[in-house]
Amino acid sequence: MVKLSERQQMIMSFIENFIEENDYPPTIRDIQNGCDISSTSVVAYNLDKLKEGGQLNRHSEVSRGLSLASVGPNSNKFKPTEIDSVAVPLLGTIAAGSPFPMPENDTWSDLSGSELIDLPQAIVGPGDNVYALKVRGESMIDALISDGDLVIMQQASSVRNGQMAAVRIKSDNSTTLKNFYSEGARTRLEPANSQMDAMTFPSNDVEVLSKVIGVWRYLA
Amino acid sequence: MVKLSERQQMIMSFIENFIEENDYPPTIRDIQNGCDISSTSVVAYNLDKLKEGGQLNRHSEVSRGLSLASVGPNSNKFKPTEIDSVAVPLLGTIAAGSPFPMPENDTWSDLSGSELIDLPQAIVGPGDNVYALKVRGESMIDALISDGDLVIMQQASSVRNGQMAAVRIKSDNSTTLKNFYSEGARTRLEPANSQMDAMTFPSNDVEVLSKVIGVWRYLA
DNA sequence: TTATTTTTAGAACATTAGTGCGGATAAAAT
DNA sequence: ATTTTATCCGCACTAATGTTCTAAAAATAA
Repeated sequence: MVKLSERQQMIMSFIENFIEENDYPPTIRDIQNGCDISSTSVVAYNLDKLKEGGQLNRHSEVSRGLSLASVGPNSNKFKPTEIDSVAVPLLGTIAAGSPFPMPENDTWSDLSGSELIDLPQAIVGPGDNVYALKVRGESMIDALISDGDLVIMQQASSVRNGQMAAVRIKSDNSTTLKNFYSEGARTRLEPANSQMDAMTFPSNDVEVLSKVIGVWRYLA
Repeated sequence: MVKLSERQQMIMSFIENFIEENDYPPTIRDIQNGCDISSTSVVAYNLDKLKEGGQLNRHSEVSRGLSLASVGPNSNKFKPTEIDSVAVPLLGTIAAGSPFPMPENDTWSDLSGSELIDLPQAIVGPGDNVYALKVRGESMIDALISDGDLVIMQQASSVRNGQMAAVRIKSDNSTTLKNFYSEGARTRLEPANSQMDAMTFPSNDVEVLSKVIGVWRYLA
């Protein structure tokens, strides 16, 4: 592929962002201003180059007749297919200090109030007693979970060693997400971020509420 | 929902076809001719109605500033157990020090070798130039990404400020995932984990490879 | 029917927006 | 250094394209 000049890269970026923001492509003059170019003809010149290079589709005499060439000679549009999914209830948010939202046994029958999230069945599994929580704040950062993340959980009263789970420390009535290791009389709770220290508690002081199936972080 | 007049229906389908064929929306006069309407003002009139009704997005004073309102009451017509999904190619792994796997332009045409992952379209979006990478090792831990995570990326040569992106530092030929902030001549790269320090580089030393759409961590 | 609202017409108008051209600059090749 | 080639500038030109205004026709309501 031909190397793009700095200006051409800037133009490409500008176009991408512009479309993202406005839902329609920019005019030559939009690009001119957005990229601090002194003449429309320079923009036109570079657009032609970009078209030749195949980065861009351009239709002459058509205003805003630009479109990004879906990279590659043959556009790469994956055809949407349908897959099985599981509707998972979003039961609430978790934040530092706040009580941990947990579905009661009889709550499962009435989830009408809560928002549902569709997740691929391949990811969620059978989907029994699965629910989602949205993380508010950075209190889970030592579990590599940050603000806005969606945590997918499955109700369980015990988990394998090494599994991440929502656990309650009875003695101080706090709840966190930690990796769980049973060591007989004591239970070790380890942050997912292994650079941080683990803590151990008497096993009967630790209650497993749910295991963490997955974490989804949506950034776009 | 308001019932559409015959003319409005014709306009809607004309717009749909036009976009399909030309890759860009029609002008008012295109619609006028295509639907045998005697005046541009009639088209404008009906476009406004369609906008009010929510069938259409329209941006005034913008040529070809039309777009179909894809979201609406009829976007929910799938049964709860089936959703649209997009098959995203898993192009490889990222690990500390290893070269960053990037789809070449001509690679998109031959993805037969790579594994495909189904993700909900609601999450991935249109799905153009989207791919996934599996993280090997803990080198991305300051981006809150750990071993085994699946990073969903979209090829892009620029990103908004604050967006997480795969960027290459040209001077030392390294690639990392960082939050991107353009500050004019310099570019600041900030770890997602705000407890860690940011670094700044000359803007022309930083190249955006892809933006990070999402992170999926599967733990079960 | 009459009154009222909606829709259509026509045409001029006002921007918006792509193009072309002579010449200045800068980068590369000879 | 000199020629060649690739870019950039400014500006004018014009085609492309959305808007508006008035009036008439059509559809609806009273």
